[in-house]
Amino acid sequence: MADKAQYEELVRQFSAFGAVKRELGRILPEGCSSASAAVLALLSRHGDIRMGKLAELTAVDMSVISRQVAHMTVQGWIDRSEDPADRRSRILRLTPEGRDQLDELSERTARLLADRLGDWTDDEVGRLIRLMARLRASFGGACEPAAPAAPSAPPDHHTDEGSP
Amino acid sequence: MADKAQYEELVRQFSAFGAVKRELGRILPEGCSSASAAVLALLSRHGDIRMGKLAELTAVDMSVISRQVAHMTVQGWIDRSEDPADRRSRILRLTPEGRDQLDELSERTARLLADRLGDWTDDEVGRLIRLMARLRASFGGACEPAAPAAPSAPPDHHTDEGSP
DNA sequence: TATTGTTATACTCTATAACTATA
DNA sequence: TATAGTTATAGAGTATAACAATA
Repeated sequence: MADKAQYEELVRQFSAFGAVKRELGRILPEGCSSASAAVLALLSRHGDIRMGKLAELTAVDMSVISRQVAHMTVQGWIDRSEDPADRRSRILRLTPEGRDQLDELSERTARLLADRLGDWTDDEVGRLIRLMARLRASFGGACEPAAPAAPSAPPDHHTDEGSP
Repeated sequence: MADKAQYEELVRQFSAFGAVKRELGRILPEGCSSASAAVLALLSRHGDIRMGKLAELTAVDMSVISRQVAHMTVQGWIDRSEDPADRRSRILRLTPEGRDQLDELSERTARLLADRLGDWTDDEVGRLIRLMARLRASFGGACEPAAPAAPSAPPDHHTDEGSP
């Protein structure tokens, strides 16, 4: 268990992390915001999912996801079709164009990270990944299914610790 | 050196981290935004500094800091006085009220983190702190005084295992 | 002319609340 | 009535550009 000074330092790092996020945001392709990039990555990883699930994965209100997805649908990156089993719902799926966009995105971010993190070992990068994943989980992360009363059953169980 | 898949996973963690930031933001005292909290902490740590220096420390445009500081000055948390040596500049300093606010802030965040991170060892918290500090440094971090002219030790991969 | 800071404007991300349509 | 999603509105954070005062 950490002490108060350590927690203060941690929060300071959290604040400063915004600069990293902003720098990553600057290399995004035209028309693709940081939020769009996150949605593309999640759709690629989780396959066909509903709005509510996407909201849960991103830990934002569904209204936020709704607007985001609407925008990306107009851009042709997402196919938003009706769920035949429940006509209130929508099934989201990446279009080929969306996948192209994601590929371009991955290319650019990998290039930037390779430049900035060139002197990190892959073990160090892996440690940061695992610690951030655990941080998210500790904060009620929508990654591990807290399974409150989920009728749709405990969804995917992507092992976040897995090394590629 | 990490591979592309690992970088993608890292970026995914970066995106998901927003949820942690938002949850921390929800416990802030009334009238104290996340940005204000960061400025309070920096002023407390770095003493009397100028606008430009604060902009550098936060890695945002000076126009952003200018508005933020103006707001905090109205709230009575910052004393923004002229620099007698250069009348274009302003010297920023925490007021006693600002320090009170920072204390309240630290209290709340420490409480939340103690709750969420209760099962982390202080060594684990320390590792996360160090990795995030290094990440920031790798991204041209404006945290360490950045060695203006005489870098005693370039922002090397200091595996600073030392206690704060 | 260059630097320090301010102001105006626009854009992104987010949450709340009111709404529609299904269940 | 309850749930899935949409829309309207408001607020915070940020960047760019035009501006003022001073160096």
